[in-house]
Amino acid sequence: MPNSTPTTVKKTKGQQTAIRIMDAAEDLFSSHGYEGTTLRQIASKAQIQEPGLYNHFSGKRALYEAVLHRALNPMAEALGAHLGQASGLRDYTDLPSIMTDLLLDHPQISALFQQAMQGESDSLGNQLVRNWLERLFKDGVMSLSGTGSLGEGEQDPSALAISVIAMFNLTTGYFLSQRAFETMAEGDLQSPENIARQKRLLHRVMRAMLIS
Amino acid sequence: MPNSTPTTVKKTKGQQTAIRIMDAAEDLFSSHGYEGTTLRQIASKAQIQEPGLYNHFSGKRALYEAVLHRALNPMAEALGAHLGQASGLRDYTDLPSIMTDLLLDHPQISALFQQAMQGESDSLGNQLVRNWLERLFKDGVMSLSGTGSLGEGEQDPSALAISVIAMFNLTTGYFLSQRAFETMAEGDLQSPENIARQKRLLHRVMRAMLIS
DNA sequence: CCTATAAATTATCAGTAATTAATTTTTATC
DNA sequence: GATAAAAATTAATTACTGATAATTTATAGG
Repeated sequence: MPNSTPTTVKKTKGQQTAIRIMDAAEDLFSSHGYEGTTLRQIASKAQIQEPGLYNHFSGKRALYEAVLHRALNPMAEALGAHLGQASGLRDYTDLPSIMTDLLLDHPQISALFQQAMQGESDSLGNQLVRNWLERLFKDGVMSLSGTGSLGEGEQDPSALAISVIAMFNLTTGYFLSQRAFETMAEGDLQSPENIARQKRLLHRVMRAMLIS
Repeated sequence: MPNSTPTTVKKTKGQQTAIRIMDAAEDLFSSHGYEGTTLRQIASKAQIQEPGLYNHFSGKRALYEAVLHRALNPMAEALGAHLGQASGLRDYTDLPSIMTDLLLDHPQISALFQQAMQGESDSLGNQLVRNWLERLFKDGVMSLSGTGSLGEGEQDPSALAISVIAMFNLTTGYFLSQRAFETMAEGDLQSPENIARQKRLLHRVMRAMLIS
């Protein structure tokens, strides 16, 4: 494993540990929340002793923020890029499907997103998510208003914001609803068939929202 | 204040304290979550000392469960009654609006519901919410399948469950999205104008979902 | 191989949270 | 007004959590 290509940078043992810690933390924060996750749990899952965490992160909060950054930024970029290229109505009705695919690759984002949004309003997690939403919304509105597909009611910022919120709740909420699903039907919400069903529903809903 | 009519039962001082405790707990659990809420906070908000909570509840968990029961049961009953009387398609497309009105009267339910759903799967809170959903779904399917308004795809339990999940995510998610809303527009999601907008959106979406 | 540094472990600390026990005060009922 | 019970307060306990300090071990680079 020689460090011969700049594209394949060999990570030090410490860097590998840091990644393990972040993976463990992401998993635990998403399932137990910030308050319900202890550093001992994270360390155990990362296979080190708890004080070892401080070699890589200055504290619990710093670790949480690193996890959030790592989780949310790739999605923000992917969605931003998609919005940047959007030119027709189809590109917008496809947005929830794109988002669904991204979340399918990384289902923990939904829980992290939700927790950060509902968390303490002065927390960096909350601010992070809000900044992200704001940027995305502005990008989306800028390019969407160029397509003439907004109905009269949707020109109103409040109505538009409510539509965007609905879209987010539909897409992220889907990945948080496995337990609810199990009370009603068999199977896994992340199976290809169910994902296809969700996408069909999203498509229909999105068109109902955009065209008035 | 004599106890002269059986319909106006005078509550003892202790019973009044218990109600104050539950009000405080509901407020704090919904905003901070179970783990992030301490008994000291609850006691302080209820204006007693913390060990006093044990005169009314056997522990933190018992208090949480009492809060959930009190919060969720009235809604379950109201929705169940509405479903019981449902006879036409309109009664179903109106369901999210009914639910919106109920949640508007008691916005903390959304957060409690979400937390309980995402909480530990063996917790009573989680089981409570799941039982509730299961019952509601069964009632809904029974009466909905008598109206002939289900599209072909919707006869499938999974597809139907996904629709129901979407409906729940739209309605409860709305009340959890004030912060998101503030990044995009001015105002309060619970204002009459915004509630009206949400209802219009729900109506459109519901019809898109039910009619294929 | 050597050595400085990074990273790990072990030990410890301070504060907090849920809970129990003891005591005091208040309430409700006769 | 008297009294038993309820409910409140005060005091204390136990376990846990995030974090710090000291020591040991592993790693990385020359």
